[in-house]
Amino acid sequence: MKIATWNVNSVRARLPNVLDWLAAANPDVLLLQETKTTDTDFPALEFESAGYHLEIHGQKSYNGVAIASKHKLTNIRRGLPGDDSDEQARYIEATVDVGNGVKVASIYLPNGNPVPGEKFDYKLSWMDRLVSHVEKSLISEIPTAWAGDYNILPQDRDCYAPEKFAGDALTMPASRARFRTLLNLGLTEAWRTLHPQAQEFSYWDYQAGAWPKDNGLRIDHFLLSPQAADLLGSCEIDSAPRGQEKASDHTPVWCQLDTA
DNA sequence: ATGGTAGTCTCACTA
Repeated sequence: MKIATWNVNSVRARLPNVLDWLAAANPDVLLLQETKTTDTDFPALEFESAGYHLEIHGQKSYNGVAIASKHKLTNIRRGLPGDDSDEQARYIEATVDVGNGVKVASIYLPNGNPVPGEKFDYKLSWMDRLVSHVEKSLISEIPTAWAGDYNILPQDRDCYAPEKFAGDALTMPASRARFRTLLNLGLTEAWRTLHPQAQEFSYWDYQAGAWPKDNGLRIDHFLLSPQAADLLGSCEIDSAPRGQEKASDHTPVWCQLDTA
């Protein structure tokens, strides 16, 4: 099965781009972030007409995550456990009815800037909650992919100009340490594992001609449970959508899991 | 060094 993740920066503004890419790339599952709309205003019919089941967790104006899948979705969880007062829509997970079941989660991890400040504190506590939830989830041994916009540059080589991001929430030692904690629990970062020498990006700022200059960042990641990593066939970044009209500032990342 | 862009029921905020 082919699973993709894409921060679309408004699903309504991006609908033609997203539908074009679904038709061309034909993923079994698309994990969306920054849908930026309430569930009521989500263009659900358009996804369903394209052959996708849909589970969404939205809010007005900001954030918002969703899962589109050609296969049935069950066991939906909306929101990351650990803080009932957290109203930001940044996490949704579901079991995909394929093979013996594959779990997927769409993640929109807080940006965390400026540092220091409340937003950075929120990022770190959100990551702590993610670590706890992943720890508990791994007990099930169901192949699971936690994918999305992590707002983390795992290493300097994932950034076109790391010196410009010193002190940024995307590179802070506390942010990177928590990301490594996820890896130390046994998760595999799919793209880097399959491309140990490469430099490619998944995000280019709208400003200052970042895209034509290839001033990019790699902040969209697939983290796979051990049982999902066993199935990993390929993982690629498709930069083509970033070059199209009315593009999102992020481009899709996808991986192939060789399920039965 | 600065400011540049895009989206959202804004005239400010997030990224």
